[in-house]
Amino acid sequence: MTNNPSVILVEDDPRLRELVGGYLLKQNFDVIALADGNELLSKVAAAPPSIIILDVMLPGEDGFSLCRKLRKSYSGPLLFMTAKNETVDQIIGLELGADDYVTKPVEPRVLVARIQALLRRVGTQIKTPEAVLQFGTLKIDKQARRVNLQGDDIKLTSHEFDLLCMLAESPGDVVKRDTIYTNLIGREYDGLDRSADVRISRLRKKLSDNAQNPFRIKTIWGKGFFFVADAWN
Amino acid sequence: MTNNPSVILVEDDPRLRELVGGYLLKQNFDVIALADGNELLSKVAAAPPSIIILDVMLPGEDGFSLCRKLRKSYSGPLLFMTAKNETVDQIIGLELGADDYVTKPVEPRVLVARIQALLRRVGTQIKTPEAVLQFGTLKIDKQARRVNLQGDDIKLTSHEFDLLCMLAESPGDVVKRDTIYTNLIGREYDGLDRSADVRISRLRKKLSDNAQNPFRIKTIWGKGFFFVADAWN
DNA sequence: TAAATTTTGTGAATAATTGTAACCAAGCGA
DNA sequence: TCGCTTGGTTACAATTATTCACAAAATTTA
Repeated sequence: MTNNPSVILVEDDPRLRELVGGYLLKQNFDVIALADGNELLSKVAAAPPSIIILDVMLPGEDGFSLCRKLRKSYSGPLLFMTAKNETVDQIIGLELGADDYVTKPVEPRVLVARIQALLRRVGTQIKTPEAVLQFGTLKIDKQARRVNLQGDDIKLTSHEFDLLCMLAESPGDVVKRDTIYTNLIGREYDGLDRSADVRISRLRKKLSDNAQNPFRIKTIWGKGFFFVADAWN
Repeated sequence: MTNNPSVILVEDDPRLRELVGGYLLKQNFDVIALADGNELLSKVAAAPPSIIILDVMLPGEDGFSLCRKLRKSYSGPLLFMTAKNETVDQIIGLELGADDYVTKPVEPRVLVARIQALLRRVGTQIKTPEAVLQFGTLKIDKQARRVNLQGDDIKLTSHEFDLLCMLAESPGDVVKRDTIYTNLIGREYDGLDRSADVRISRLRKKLSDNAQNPFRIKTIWGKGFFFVADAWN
């Protein structure tokens, strides 16, 4: 159960399949890559993906024919891949039911842009790989500003969330008080002010961490704080 | 200087000219609409458009003839509009120099799809304003000013709708109170006035969001508000 | 047009977040 | 160990946000 958007990719050229599939994986998609259309319908029936990418020229049944069949049970986004010299008019033809097409050879970034555009139309959001930080059961969704620990959502205040992000951004690195003051609190650290400490204290409490024997946010005496990536919860 | 793609539309039927021209305007094109071909060449010479849409049957000089003349000075995309019963083969005929055609009556969405396909071919980027924003089961139709959540229409007041749009327009960005006041309420924010908060509160209620643990509209303390794109409902 | 209804603004009560200062604990060096 | 410095926590104050009841304004209906 990943909650990532899913893609079914049908492409007979193994190299291209690998390339595109791999790139999509890196972009946080769940990928099912098929060499031909044989299993397509059953896969879609089993679990409708967020989007389908279909090569036009396929061994056996071609993309157009597959598309027509698909449309009886699948109404989500569908993207064609075509060689440059094939006519595109009939692809765009609405009776076929495709939403967009890209011409091969595909620039992966372009492909992802198109996919995003289509998913946006149906309201599926893609999280960039960096948008969610995960450390054991601690998940930090920077995009939605949500934090989840051991399956439970934790209610953090704005400042707490920003502080947590700053620490979790570079686990293992010491974040100096200076940095916290200039970047979060918005003034210089005068060596006396305790508000960074108070923030840390409050954050620790919400993460069920404790200052005496912290597993998540450690204090480096005289230096600052650092975030432990592989705490056991 | 808008940087939008530009269209020159030549169509003698005033109703159709209005309809198509208006639709293209809404899609963020700069539109020059002409009733006949008289001024076409000079307009093109003055500022070559991103695409030309040409009716075939025109008073005076017809579309074919215009196209031939055009091609001496204009090499961009050219799209014909023809009545259904006219032969199209000669239109596509390469010596004429058209790139595509649509048959009247035109479905505006089809027309835009064709235009996009042509512009894509020559590498012109268009950013069509999304008339419908969708985030999961939340649909915001800016054109019809309607909002639908989980299949049910939600009745928003006009202020609520505008506020929602402003937030949803840039999901993930913090919208400051200043911005809300200057753009929606129409006066400066004095730091005390609470009417933006009241609007937010009312909007949240209608979106079944709650301020204590909001999933859709988050508060950034001391800064403003923040629309979450991928809330799970 | 007036009445009814809906929408929006206003000020106050309430609640949540954050800062501050004080106090105590812990680390460090002599 | 003591004294000094630094870190942690707490209570309370200040700031900011939310909501409510009601008034005012706008809109719709009759």
